[in-house]
Amino acid sequence: MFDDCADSAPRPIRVGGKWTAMVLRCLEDGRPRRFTELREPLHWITPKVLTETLRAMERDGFVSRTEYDENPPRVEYALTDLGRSLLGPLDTACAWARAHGSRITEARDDYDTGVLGPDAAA
Amino acid sequence: MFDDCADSAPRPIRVGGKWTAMVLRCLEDGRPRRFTELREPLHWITPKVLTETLRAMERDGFVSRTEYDENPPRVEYALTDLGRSLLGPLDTACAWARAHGSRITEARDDYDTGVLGPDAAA
DNA sequence: CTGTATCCCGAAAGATACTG
DNA sequence: CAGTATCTTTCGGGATACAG
Repeated sequence: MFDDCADSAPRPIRVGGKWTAMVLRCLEDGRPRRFTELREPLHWITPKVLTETLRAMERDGFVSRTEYDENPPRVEYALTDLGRSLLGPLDTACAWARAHGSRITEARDDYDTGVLGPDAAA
Repeated sequence: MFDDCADSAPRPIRVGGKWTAMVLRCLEDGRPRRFTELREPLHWITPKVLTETLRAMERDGFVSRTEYDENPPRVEYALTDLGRSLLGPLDTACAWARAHGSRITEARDDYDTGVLGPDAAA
């Protein structure tokens, strides 16, 4: 998700994987979600990957995992305060993307046609 | 670096690799840098990786590459306006990290000792 | 329902050596 | 100086199948 402390420090520390930000979004309204409930908005991410994502977020203190001793089993995930505190930076990044994201696509198109040549007769 | 548009959209788009944010930091003062000049603050990143990083950033329109026809060769990299516009979100992320980053470490320690058990006699 | 257990793949990153 | 060329390793991510 983010690179932390990208000061001119020697080594970057990355926090969050491919799906972390979207899990944040899924939980931002405060309502706890069940495992399966999370899969749907995440484009039916495979259980293995969702488990990995949630475990990592739990380990980092971003989400809480509450297991209810019922049958069938029920487990609910929710954002912690720390997790919620990530929504600010996330919004900032999304705002940037909305404002300038299209320029990346344009820049790529320019670069690619420039490299291949406008008349790339491959 | 960032996941863009992490709305509850189906698929995340990632922009920037492991070193992107730090290259941004190296160039943020506006002074153009040469290839070798960038390697030092980046912990002597290998030329291959630096080339890949800079090429990707150039393609995305974040840095400009200026080649001077001299001998020995001289090439300078600098931030574009688009690249500079990333500094805002980056600062936000770094501010978050300074404010809450230590809580991640603590959460991890808690989680790990909790999982292994305080008396993990492996 | 909530996960594990395997297997697999491609991209990213790094080590090393060489070139214009 | 500013890269390129290989080779190797790592690892995140995903498909599929199975378990408590």
